[in-house]
Amino acid sequence: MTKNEIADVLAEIGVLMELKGENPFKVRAYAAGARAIEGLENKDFESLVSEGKIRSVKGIGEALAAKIMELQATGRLEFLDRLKESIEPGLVEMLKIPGLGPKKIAALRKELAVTSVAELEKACQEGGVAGLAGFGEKTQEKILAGIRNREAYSRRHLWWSAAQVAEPILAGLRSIPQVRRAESAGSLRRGMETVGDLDFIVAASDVAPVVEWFTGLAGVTEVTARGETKASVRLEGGLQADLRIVPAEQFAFALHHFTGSKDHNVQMRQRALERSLSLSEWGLVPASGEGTAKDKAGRNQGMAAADEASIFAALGLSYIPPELREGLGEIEAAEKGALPKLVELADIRGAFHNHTTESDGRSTLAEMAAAAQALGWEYLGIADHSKSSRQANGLTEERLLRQVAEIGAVNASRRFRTRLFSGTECDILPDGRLDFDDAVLARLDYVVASVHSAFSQDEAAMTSRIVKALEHPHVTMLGHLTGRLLLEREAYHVDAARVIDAAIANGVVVELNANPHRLDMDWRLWRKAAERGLLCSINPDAHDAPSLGFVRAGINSARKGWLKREDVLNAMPLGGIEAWLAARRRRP
DNA sequence: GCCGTTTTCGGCCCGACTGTTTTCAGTCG
Repeated sequence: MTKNEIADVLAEIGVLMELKGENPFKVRAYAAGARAIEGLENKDFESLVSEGKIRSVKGIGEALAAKIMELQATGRLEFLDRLKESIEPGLVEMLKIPGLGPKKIAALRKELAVTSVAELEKACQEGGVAGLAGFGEKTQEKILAGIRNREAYSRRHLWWSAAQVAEPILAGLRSIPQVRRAESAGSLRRGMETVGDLDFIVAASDVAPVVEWFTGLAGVTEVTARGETKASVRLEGGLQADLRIVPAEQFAFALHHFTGSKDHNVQMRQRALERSLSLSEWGLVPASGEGTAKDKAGRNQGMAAADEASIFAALGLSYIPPELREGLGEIEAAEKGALPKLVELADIRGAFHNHTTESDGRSTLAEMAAAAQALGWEYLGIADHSKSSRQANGLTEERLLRQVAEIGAVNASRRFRTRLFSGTECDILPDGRLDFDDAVLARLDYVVASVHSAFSQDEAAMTSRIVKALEHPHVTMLGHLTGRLLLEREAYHVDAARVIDAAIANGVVVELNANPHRLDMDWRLWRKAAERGLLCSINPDAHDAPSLGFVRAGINSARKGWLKREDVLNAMPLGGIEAWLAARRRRP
């Protein structure tokens, strides 16, 4: 069993034990154990297990170690099998309904013999739930609504669409006179590829008008909480938005806390404790309450922090950008002052992999060039589909060569300040050959090679197919490594490590496809790959002029992957790119 | 169930909000 599969099993045990009403600390120990091994490198995990040293991992004790060993050796766990037998699977499903936790589910099971969502729905409709001790009419209604909207409520949302919703709300909050500061937090601020809900942190002199404005927003379908310091609303489409209002002196702490991630916060709090301090959304205070001044609310008087940088500094850390706060080594790096200077949107000088009306784009060559110029880009690469992508109106050799001539003419005309490059998004055929022959490819400035067919090949076939393409002398970069469509389509099976090795060995760039539906290659793979010398191209894969702006989503992922400006091909100025492409084409 | 150089037992983050209560349990983040 792999590391992640074993982590999933431990997490599942935690959930099942919670449903059984086990000691919550025991429950947490399983969840923490799962996270602890998820955070290990694959090969470190394997060697620790095989050497019987997995207990040396913080959070793994005797009981978890034994279970991990059993899973690793046999692929099964008797303990889990027995646990599963003792709990109806419907109860696990019920946990996803807002307002239902282990205690309430246990009561429903005990009093009404409800063991599935369907039975629960029926019990609510018959009014049986409202009569239970601790339940009432409102709870019953809320459960019914939760069941009805289960899918919409549990759905995650693309970062891009969540950002579209969040930005006007943030601007609106900032325009309220009583609001001194406002930021969005959560996974949106961390630039995660998908977002579960929106979080807004506000410092305000008066709470009421802010809550009033927020709960009255257009698009609010339901107000799920409204209090002195927070409010929650459900927006059209099921996205939930939480607002928290704090005094100005707590703003930085609240912002840090609600930006997360959970793992990052856990590590930060541990670090605080090692310094006899206690970090929370409220502040940074001495860990032992004795002899310390109290504030009005009776809490220990802590340090003031004008911004998040001061909080990090108080714990001996340099500022950690939100995108890095995933608990993946950023704190250790910040301690050593070894955090990278992350690439920024302003570093981008152009982009490769863009389509026009010549294949399946909706903007003409001239419109794309004008849009790139408006962005201040020094260059724009055009890479329309190749002939095998018939569904995308892929270009034949003749049409491609005509486009090369057209691009040459546009450049010669100096109509745009943005220099255009001729490329292709060339299909990697199922056997690893390219869709154009060498004579045609040689006429281009660059070649993006991508898989668009035979997605169901097994991992070995897919991997050698891609590796073969990377070994082709005319290939400049690899398009969307896995073909995934976030929240829509699974990745095809490919051995990313082998592909990365091959790209490095052949001096091929790998694309970070910045289309918000893709963000592929995944940010989790970039840090190591770039350390080993892999160069990244942040490609919007734009099919119309406005979509050049997708690079912003790509920058999020690049930053999450610890990439610096030097790691990104299209952060190079035009002169550098011309020289780089020329050198690339001269190689043997 | 995990952890530990003030501890091998007794902690483990905790405050806000809701809905049900009539002083609080459960859920959520």
